[in-house]
Amino acid sequence: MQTVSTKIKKKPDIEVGQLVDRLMRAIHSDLGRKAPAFDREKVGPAGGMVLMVLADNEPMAIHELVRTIARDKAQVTRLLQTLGTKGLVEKSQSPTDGRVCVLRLTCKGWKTVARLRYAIAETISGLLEPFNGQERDNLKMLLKKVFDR
Amino acid sequence: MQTVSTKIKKKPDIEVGQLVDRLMRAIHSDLGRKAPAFDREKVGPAGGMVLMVLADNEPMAIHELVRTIARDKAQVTRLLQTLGTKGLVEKSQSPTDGRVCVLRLTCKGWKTVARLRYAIAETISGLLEPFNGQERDNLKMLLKKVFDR
DNA sequence: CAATTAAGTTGACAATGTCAACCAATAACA
DNA sequence: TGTTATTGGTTGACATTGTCAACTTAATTG
Repeated sequence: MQTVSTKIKKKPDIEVGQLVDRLMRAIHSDLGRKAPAFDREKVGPAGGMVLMVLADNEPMAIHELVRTIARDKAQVTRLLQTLGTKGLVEKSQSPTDGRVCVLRLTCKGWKTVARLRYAIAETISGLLEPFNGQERDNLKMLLKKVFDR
Repeated sequence: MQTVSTKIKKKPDIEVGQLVDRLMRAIHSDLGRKAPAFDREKVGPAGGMVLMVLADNEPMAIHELVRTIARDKAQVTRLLQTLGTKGLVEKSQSPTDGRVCVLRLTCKGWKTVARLRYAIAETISGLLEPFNGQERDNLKMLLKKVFDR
């Protein structure tokens, strides 16, 4: 077992990467299959991501949203337009900075988020079928650790 | 601790769903950010998914691929065309069934997969930064359990 | 040997994503 | 302060990707 002298950067663990990748693909495909059933508002994958990010970070300015989801701002503008006309998201001007738009989910938006979350939870539950309660808790604990910082 | 009488269907765990969702979004966004750096063959997200699925299941017929990634078969046909002309995937006819095309990664295809895997592993390593070795192993064990069945 | 069904391709079109130009509001700074 | 740069957001033109239906060929059914 040799280790690199200077620990500038850990070498990434390919195996865990592959495992997570497989998990993500499985979730992605399963959601794709049942999207017609749960995506009642027809927000699509990108719109769904916007809603989920807003649900986590609301209220949020457009440029923040753009940075966190790493998409073109033009696309985000238009996504927000359609989400707006569907009555899922509200834009308002920032009181402190005349340029920025502050985004908020509407009540209907929250309902949609709830539906999306349920769908996601369902497919994940399906995948975690072989887990017992202890393992499930374990996973939850680990995942929580990823985010509280 | 109450349990539901008839165990027809467990109710999905929304919380674990949200956690996995956040993880997936984080990975997705990070990969999007650095895609220009690692996607040398310009396969895009969908092409990447095809390559990764093939890497896991090769050799594979087109219709199997279509089913596992849950995309339109027309789109898959065209994805395979471009992956083919880039020299990443090879099609050959099945000896037993004259209709089906059997897919295989070329050597170049495998190299591309390796690059993609490395990129994914990198971003995941970044996210799992707060984990110690024990926790990392733990996660790996859990993920493995999802897939061996 | 018809009649179906399944695998894959093609064409026409809709939806998404991308790039550059643009306007308005703030920040920087002489 | 007045001028210039920068930032936030929108728009237009265009490229890429995704979707639906029609179609060809090969297998299956009966």
